[in-house]
Amino acid sequence: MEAGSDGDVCAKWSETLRVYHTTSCELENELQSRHDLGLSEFEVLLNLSKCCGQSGGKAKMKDLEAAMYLSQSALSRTVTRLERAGLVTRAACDFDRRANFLMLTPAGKERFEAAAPTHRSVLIKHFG
Amino acid sequence: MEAGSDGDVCAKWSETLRVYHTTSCELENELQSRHDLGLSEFEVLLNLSKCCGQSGGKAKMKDLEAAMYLSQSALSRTVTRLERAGLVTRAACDFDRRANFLMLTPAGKERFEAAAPTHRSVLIKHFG
DNA sequence: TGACATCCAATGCGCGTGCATGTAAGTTCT
DNA sequence: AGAACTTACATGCACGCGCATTGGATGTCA
Repeated sequence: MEAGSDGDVCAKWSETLRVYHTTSCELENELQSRHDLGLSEFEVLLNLSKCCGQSGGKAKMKDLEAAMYLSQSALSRTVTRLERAGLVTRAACDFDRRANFLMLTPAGKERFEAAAPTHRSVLIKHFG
Repeated sequence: MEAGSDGDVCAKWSETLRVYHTTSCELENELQSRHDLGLSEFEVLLNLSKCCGQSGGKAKMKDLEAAMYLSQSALSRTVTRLERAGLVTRAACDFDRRANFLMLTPAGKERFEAAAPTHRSVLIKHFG
C-alpha cells in the first residue's frame, strides 16, 4: 500500500466540501437577493445562453440534463419556474413531439446578463 | 486585469461541482444502502469519534456545528435521527444547562466502524 | 435583586431534490 | 398494421435543508 493515500483523501474531501459549501452558499445568496434567481435556475440560463451562439438559442431538455448535475425531475421543475417567471419558453419539437426545445426569452437574456457578473465575481473571489 | 483568471474560475468551479456531486452521490448511496446512514449522519458520527480520543467521547452541539457544513437546525434534526436509531445519546451539561453533550453509544461506535471503510474506499476511488 | 440582552437547542414552515410512476410519442419486430 | 418496448417529460410523494421563531438558561448592569 502506498503511504499517504489514506489520510490525504480525507483531507482532500474535506477541502472540496469546504470550497463547495462556501462558494455555493454565497452564489445562492447573492443570486437570490440581487437577481431573484436560484443557483440551479442561473445555471439553466447559463447553459441556454451557451447554446444561443451554437444552435440558435434552442436546447433540448435531455441535453441540458446531461450538462447539469440535476435529476430529470428537478430540471423539469426548475424550467417550469423559469417559464412562470417569463425567462424561458418551451416549444414543441417538430420532429419528436415528446421532446421540448427551450429558448431564452428577451427578459431571460436580460436577467442572465445582469446576473452573470455577480456569478463571475463570486467565483473570482473564491478561485481567483 | 490579469488574463486567464476569467475563463479559469468558471472551469475550476465546474470541476469542483463535478467532483462534489459525483463523490457525494456515491457516498450517500453506498452509506445508505450498506449501512442505513445518510452522509450527514455519517459525518456526525465521524466527528464524534474524533472527539472520542480527545475529550472522552463527548462533544457539544455548538462544536459539531462549527466543524460541519450544516445549519444549527439541520444538525439538531440529524442528531435526533441518530438518537432515535440508538447510535448517539444526548446528555445535559452540568455547567451550562442550555448545552447538550453528545456521545456515541456502543451501537453507534460499531455502526461507524462498519461504515468507515465504505466511506474511505469511495474517497480513495475519487481522490486516490 | 430586577430588567434586559445574549446564547443554546428545538420546532414550524416553505422549498428544492431524488425516486418512483404516469402519460404520451416514437421505435422495433413479426 | 399490431403488440411490446423504449424514450421524453411531468407529477405524486417523502425527505432533508435553511430561515425564522420560540422557550428556557446564562450573563450583565444598574
